[in-house]
Amino acid sequence: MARTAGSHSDITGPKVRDAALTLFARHGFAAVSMRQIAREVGVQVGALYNYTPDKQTLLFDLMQSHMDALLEAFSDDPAMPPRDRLHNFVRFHIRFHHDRPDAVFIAYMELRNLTPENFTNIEALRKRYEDKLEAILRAGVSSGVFDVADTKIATLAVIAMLTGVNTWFRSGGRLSLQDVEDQYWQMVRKAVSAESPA
Amino acid sequence: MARTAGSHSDITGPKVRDAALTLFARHGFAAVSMRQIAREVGVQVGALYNYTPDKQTLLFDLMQSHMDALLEAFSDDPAMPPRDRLHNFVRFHIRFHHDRPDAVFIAYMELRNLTPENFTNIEALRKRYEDKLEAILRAGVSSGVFDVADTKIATLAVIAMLTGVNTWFRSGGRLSLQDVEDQYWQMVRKAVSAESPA
DNA sequence: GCTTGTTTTGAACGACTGTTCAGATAACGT
DNA sequence: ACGTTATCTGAACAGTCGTTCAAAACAAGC
Repeated sequence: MARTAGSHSDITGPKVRDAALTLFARHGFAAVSMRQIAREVGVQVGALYNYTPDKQTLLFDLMQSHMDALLEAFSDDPAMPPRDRLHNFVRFHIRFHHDRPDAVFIAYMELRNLTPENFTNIEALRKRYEDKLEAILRAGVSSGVFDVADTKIATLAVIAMLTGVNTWFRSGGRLSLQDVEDQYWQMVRKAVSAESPA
Repeated sequence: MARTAGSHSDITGPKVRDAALTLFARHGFAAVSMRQIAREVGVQVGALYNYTPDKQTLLFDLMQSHMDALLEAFSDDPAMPPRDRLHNFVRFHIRFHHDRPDAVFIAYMELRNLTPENFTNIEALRKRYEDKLEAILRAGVSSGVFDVADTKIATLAVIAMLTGVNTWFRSGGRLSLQDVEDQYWQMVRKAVSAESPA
């Protein structure tokens, strides 16, 4: 046997990425073998190497695609009031991350399995995303509607809090995604807002 | 050769746990081999099995010790004002986690490498810790000083935010741990506090 | 100094790892 | 219909994996 009926890279390629994403998220990069991925795709191990030069690159490509999609999907209008921009960010972050829990999980957990070069690359993308939030916070501080001692710290604090949603929330439970968005928005808004004088 | 001069379980035992903690944190449980741990300890692989029945149990014991120490170290006085209790929690959490970044990292990242039974066990300990914070928030909501829509969500949000400190803060940089504590306290305090009427 | 118990070695087990590649077969272009 | 290209198989490579265990060497108690 060799090439199989119906085989096509347009079909197998995405299958490989999907299988890798799911398995890496569930068991961790190091714990998943190329043979497991192949089995999930329905193919022999060797065939995977038509779609990635090696396992490390497969991981890196998944992370990079995720970060690219994240940066691509977020839109911000500097002309709007900082409060509205922050509200938009909070809603976007929760929704975007909720829609792709596996990719998010990998992007946060498998950084240490990247080669130093790949790590630097992904970190730069993450930094670009953080900078978008920090710009919003800075604008709010400038105009006096926000009050945070250090916008860099506040940025990291807000992102950590929002990303935490993914560790517990799944659709179909007691709360809707809208409820979650609303509650996190209230907390974020209050956390960074200037307090009215006593 | 066999038993080596100066060998003793009181010495080797802690060495095994320390080496495992460091290596698991740095490379991940699945990526670290028993032979790597043995090399770090300065011993042959077989000797490790005097200190753990298997690799999985070694991981579990590290996690359980960490969670036990966490629950043991935190003290709360229900008689105090909720605001002070929360302040105490925030400071404690940041400090305790800052002091043991490897154990924290493992406790959060390696949950998926636990057997179902071990996972359930660790999750129960984590839940007990979360409940301590939730009790504080509930007390504050009851007395009107706090205002959060759902204390369970607020609990998870605050913990995620605080634990996030560990991903970026290391002593010796631009900020002291005290600075970080102060800033996070301000954000947490504002996030859960009742707003003064307009 | 001798015995008992503790600790480690060194070798071995079968299974699994990521990766390569020649050969086989299907799909595609003409 | 036929040549070319794309895709996959199956086998192989040299290592590494977690774990076990008899035998050896040290420590501790008497």
